[in-house]
Amino acid sequence: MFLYNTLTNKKEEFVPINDKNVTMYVCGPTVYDYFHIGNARSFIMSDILRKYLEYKGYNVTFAMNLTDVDDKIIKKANAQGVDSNVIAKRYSEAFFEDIEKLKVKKATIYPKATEHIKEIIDIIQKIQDNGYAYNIDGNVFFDVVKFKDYGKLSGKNIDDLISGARIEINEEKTNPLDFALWKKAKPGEPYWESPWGNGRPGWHIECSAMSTKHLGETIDIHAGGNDLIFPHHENEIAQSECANNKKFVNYWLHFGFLNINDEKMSKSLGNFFTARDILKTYSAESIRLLFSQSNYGSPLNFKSELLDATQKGLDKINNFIIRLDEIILLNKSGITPAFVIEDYKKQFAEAMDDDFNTPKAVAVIFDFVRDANKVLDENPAISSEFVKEIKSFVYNTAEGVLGIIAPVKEIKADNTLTDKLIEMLIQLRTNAKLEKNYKLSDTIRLELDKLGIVLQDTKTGTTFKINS
RNA sequence: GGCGGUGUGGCCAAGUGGCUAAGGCGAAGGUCUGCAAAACCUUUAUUCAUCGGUUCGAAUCCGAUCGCCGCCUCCA
Repeated sequence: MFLYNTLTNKKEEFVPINDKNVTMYVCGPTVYDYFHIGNARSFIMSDILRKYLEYKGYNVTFAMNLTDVDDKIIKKANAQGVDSNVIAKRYSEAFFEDIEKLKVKKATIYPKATEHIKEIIDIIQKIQDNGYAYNIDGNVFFDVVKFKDYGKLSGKNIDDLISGARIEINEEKTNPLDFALWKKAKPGEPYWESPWGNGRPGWHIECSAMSTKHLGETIDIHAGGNDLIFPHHENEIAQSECANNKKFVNYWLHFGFLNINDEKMSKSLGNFFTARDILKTYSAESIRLLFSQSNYGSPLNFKSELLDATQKGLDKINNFIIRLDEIILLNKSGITPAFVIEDYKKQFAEAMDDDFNTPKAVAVIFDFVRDANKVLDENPAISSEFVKEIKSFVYNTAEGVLGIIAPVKEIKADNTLTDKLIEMLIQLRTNAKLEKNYKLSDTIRLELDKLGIVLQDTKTGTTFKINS
């Protein structure tokens, strides 16, 4: 498997440190609000990567942090006159609800900054002991110029950064690029005790501390949004490598930004969409298929028309699944056609192995569905066992890795009374058709359709499905 | 200004040196059907922003031009 590594700007063969065990860290949310559709891309794409690694037989330890102490949280808490952990708790819970709706598999661990203050203090201490940090009156800063590799991820050099620095010069720092590891407590802010006095962690340090604690000093994969490359990930490298004297991450992956109607998403432009809102109109599968149909690293211009189009593609796969289920239900024996599922399996893996090429992988699935449909058309007597194999391929890939198969619509109603009533109506319609009373038969079909019950005439009789 | 990315059919999008330029949506026609639905088939880019170059051969490499985007501000 090859991955595009931001650190080297090259596609590199993925070789885990520890054989079949992979460690993976993805920057999670700052829990001060519902996450938006752009965040959702990171969560979904890292989920797909993780699931694919597992599909390939790797044992993945996947950590995603929750930043639960931060300026934005504090600001919101003060505005609402509540404690900052009330805000953090509220939006952490919302985060878990939303990722579940998006069919994102739970990470192995979701470490929280506030539960790792000890580890954070320890790692700051190490950085300071190693000579890369300085303390000014209870604020501890990382001394950027001391770390010779600073800028290696983002391709920046320190001199350019200094001359281009637009941030107001903080009198306390010796260099404007230096960033806070530990912030001295201000009135009205949460704080913890530390060797430097009461304060709270800087934003970057938690990832270094928690990644080291849960995954080790060097990890396989670290991913996040494109905008985190600088300064966040650059700073993580500086912190971790200066604390541990070891390479921090072997493979850096970055997800492209998502624009809305060609504009950057922002609250002021009024084009800010939370995942929660979008899920009210569109299914998780639509969102996941849309993201899968473009390269994870490229920018994606998000429009509702794209989700509409995606939904149609999804229907094609879902109808196929329903068709398979119907055949399996009949449990017939029959021929095993010359249809080599293994070929598609190989193509799917080839696509995914090539830097996680989900658009190509999706194309393989659509090819498979088309070809398998053709096989089913041409072979009315097909063995149910073989159909199960077909289904198993689609499930392992389209659902198991990509998560794009909707919960199967009911072939039969869950309520036997409803079931029987529908069967009666179908029988009436069939009789009407035989009598060429098409006016009646069409009325029955259309009225049922209004109720979300879709009839389909097949060679073996009329079937129905119920749309939720 | 510095760094990086990108420009492929009506829309989205894969392909980064050589078989007929994937796939999805849309559109047109067809098979099946009383009609639908579903499914399948056919058609829909002699062409890959533009101009030049390298090469037996380029969407793919190089140069220039134009366009768009991101980062350099604790935004995923």
